[in-house]
Amino acid sequence: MRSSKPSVTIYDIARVAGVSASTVSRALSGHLHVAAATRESIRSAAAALRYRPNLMAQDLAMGRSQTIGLLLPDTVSAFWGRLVKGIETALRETDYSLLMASAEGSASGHKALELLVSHHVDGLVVAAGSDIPDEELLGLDDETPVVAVGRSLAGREDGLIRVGNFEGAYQVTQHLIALGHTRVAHISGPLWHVEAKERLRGYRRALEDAGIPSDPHLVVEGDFTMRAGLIATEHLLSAGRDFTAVFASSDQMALGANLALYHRGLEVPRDVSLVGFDDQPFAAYTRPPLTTVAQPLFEMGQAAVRYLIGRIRGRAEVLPRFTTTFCLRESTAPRRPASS
Amino acid sequence: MRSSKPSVTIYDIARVAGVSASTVSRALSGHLHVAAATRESIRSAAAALRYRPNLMAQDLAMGRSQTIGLLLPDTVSAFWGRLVKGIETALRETDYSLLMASAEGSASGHKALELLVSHHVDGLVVAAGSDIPDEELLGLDDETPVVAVGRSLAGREDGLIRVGNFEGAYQVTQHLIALGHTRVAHISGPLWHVEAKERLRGYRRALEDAGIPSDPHLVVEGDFTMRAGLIATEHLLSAGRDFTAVFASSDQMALGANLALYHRGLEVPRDVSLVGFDDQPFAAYTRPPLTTVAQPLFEMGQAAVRYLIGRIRGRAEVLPRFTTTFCLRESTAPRRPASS
DNA sequence: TAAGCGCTTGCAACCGGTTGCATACGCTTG
DNA sequence: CAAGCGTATGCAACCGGTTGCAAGCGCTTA
Repeated sequence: MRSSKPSVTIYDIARVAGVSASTVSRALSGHLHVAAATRESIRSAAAALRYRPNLMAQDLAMGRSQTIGLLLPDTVSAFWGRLVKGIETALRETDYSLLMASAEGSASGHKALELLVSHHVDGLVVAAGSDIPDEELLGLDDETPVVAVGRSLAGREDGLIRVGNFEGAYQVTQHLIALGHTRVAHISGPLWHVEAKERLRGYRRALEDAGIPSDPHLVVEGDFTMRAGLIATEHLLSAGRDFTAVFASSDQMALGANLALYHRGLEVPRDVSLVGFDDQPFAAYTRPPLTTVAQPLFEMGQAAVRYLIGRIRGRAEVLPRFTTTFCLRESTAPRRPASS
Repeated sequence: MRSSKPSVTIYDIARVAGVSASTVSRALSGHLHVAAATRESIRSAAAALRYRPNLMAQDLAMGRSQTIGLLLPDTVSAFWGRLVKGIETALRETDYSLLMASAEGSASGHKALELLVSHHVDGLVVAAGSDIPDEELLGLDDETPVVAVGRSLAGREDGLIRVGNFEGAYQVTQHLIALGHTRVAHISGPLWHVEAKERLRGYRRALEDAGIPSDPHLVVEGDFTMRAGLIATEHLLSAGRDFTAVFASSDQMALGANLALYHRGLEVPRDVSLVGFDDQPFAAYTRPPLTTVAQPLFEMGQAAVRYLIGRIRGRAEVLPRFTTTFCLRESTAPRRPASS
């Protein structure tokens, strides 16, 4: 409301310290060849005036923004929290900062991407963003390094963060089989989703390797949401499918499944064993605590940043392949002798 | 890796269209007094060259950034999701974009705030950010409008988004009382937190108004996390406190409480009634679905944006006062005749 | 037919920094 | 004592836009 621009510039500092603006710039940015005395008087003048560099001007002059962008698929859903945290943690050690945009908030991913690009981010992390074709991202990559997580990036696989979705799903299915379950239902993620497909593949392979014929009726497609888990399970139940265990492709869907079972009077794990995927924070606090597969989202976020910073500095980086870890909790139990 | 700057400028367009850069600028920004024919040829040249305005340059020239900042307390915890969504939705109708920073990611809120300020955000939403003193935010407010949610902002209460925490807590406690519960435990949020204090006050007042003496042993301080809910409840149980209902000051804590009760063999709501606060997405999917109090986070986010945009345009805005709504689900039941 | 007007357009300054080049200075060295 | 060198600083151009001012143009009007 008041005067809208008291902002202090290097020229103000220059005047106070009795030097030129370029000297101020050099002194502040730590350049060589500035006399210690001058530097000190500039520093103190800057402090006295509460100077804050104008990042816009800096970016414009230097050509790049000291910012990395993060494109999220939906509005900051709980799922991505740990990834973001990893990114922020890694970024804290650099002098880059984070600009986030979410695809859902912007009609479609395109507008969000546009925003990030217009802000001249020096690097970009794309989490899912399924409606943005690979080529669009690849076109970008000539100028700006990109790393993708949870999506494809054909032709630039080195910028792809991968997790052992197949192995995780295989392992958790195997666990259920080892407990004696032979009728294992699977609620998958959307099948256009690469990771959902991998998990389904892991599930199928585990059954196959154990010599258990897989029943297509036991696989229902969901979309990772709690609601989808609920509906899929209700569907399985009301269709009279015979199963003693459920493997949901996300913890959210497992939560929905749990509720459907509860409403049907079925106890987990007494009557039905239940496993999820992701190990979201709440998984340890459901009733009963959920056996699931953890993705190292935090480390993935860190790795994404390291990769980008490396590429920005012109190095050729290679991303590690991440592995999942099995989290045994209380939602699985041996199959009951007489399954109803 | 390749040539790092193919970026197209208005000068490139000017050359192609055979006009000067200033005309390009005017044509593109929709200014008056540009001949229709000229405008068209500029538009098509811009499209052909895949021109994207350099926001840095624009911001610098125009003095402000067309960006509003959002300061989040911790890393994108699930809680703030709906607020962010509301903000993004409201923003979508404007030509502002969103810059998010989280306090946790940046050692302390100060660095995050600094980032936002340096980016010259035109407006700022501060969610919590407890370690930043009111004055620091107020000092800013001379230049940049600020709106706070879930924290104090002494001396500038008009920029504060308030919810009826007291009323919500009162109502939910009253509900438990109406079901016959007289021994109602409360797991509060951290007591330096304004909203946590309000909820505690609502709880106390409801008991008082019903003529039920409040027992200080039944109030345990938590910090809104699931873990805190678990620990607080275990503490109540092992201390042998006599209670038939629990009011947790957040859904997360209610989840923790639910688990503690489960491990103790207590059924919700048969043995103990349980209510939460916030109505987070998962609340409808817990076992049993959680009775709670919903905060209109989405609307709050929208209102925050409208307020800021108004203030940016120089209008004096006034924020509505938000009310909570009671969500009755399955975690509460009448007190059993013979409470153990 | 000349003055006057409004619409288009270009010139140039500016936003707040960075940086190559040139200058001025003080010192060492032959 | 002059040439030579390195260090400290200033000048001015530049990053990519925006915008006030003035000039050029075609047209109307007296």
